[in-house]
Amino acid sequence: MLRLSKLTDYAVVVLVRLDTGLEVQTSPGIAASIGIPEPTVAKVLKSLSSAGLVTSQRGARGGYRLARVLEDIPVGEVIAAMDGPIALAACVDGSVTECESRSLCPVRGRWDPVNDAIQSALSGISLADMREAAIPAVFRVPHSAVLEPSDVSR
Amino acid sequence: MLRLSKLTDYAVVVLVRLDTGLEVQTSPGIAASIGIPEPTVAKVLKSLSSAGLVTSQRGARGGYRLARVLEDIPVGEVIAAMDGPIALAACVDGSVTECESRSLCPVRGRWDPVNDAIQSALSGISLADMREAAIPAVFRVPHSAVLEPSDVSR
DNA sequence: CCAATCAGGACTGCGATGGTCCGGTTATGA
DNA sequence: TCATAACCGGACCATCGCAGTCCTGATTGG
Ligand code: FES
Ligand code: FES
Repeated sequence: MLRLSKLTDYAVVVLVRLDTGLEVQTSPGIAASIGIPEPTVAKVLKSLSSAGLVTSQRGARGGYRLARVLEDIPVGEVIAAMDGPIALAACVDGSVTECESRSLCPVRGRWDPVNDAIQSALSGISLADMREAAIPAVFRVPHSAVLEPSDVSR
Repeated sequence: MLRLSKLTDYAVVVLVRLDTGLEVQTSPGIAASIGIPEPTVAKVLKSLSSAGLVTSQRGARGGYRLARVLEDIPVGEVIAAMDGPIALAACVDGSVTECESRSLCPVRGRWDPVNDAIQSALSGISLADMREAAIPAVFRVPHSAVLEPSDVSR
């Protein structure tokens, strides 16, 4: 299903929500504003913080703030922060899974090109793009048609 | 981790292995040649068969055969056959997950562009590409040096 | 000193995945 | 005709990762 984890979905929501003019926002505040349980939001924010996507301010009147503007955060980086490095198959890089029959295996570790393709696809879309997309289409200027509608089908 | 299921990995191995001049190959035979337990290979082949990627011949001297040449099988199709349709987030298309706070959610169902990007990246790589990469460099005529031998190692 | 907030774990329940197995059906060929 | 080889379509169970919660510190502001 190529499904990414729910936490990653939350992370995008949280990051987009953080993009306001406010100085810092607290974890309970964000949780309330997007309707996700507070402990879960806190967990997401902690992960994002250690990944360097948000900066934190401890103590009373503390909170979180975006480390960069949304335009500079590719969605692939968010996924990597939440789900770990993107590695489709077991035999890509330093994964410890031995793949016992490596000598017989006709594809060996050759998911790499696929991996790279996804990687670059994910690097080309920023969180700002996802935020923009959420705005009803009438409000958007069609600045760039990056994707062909033709092969979007199937 | 964006990890795809192990069964999908096997599927690619099996499909590439099916690409020989032989008429049909049996499930036990394939299992033996790639060193994966037979029942598992059988399961994979059944899925591939119902997805129309391989054709089957029942009865004694039966077996499986590729429905198309490897060049015409994009890797995305294999993934879809094994793991179901590619849908990154919960709120993409007709998934039943309600996403209760949809009115508040700042990204709404907007994983769609990301989804499409991955989709098209996965459609651009065929199984033939993966097979080529797997053959040891010495055996390949350098008709096209698509891959550096350096990173074949690992 | 006290309150608010983040940090970093441990912990648990659930669901999907992987792997196996079994009874049934179809085709070959002796 | 009959035995055999292979696929078909399930059911079945163990395991593992994920989602979600909670608890104990550390840090800052009032
Ligand atoms: S699946 Fe790991 S080496 Fe082939
Ligand atoms: S996460 Fe589903 S609508 Fe926002």
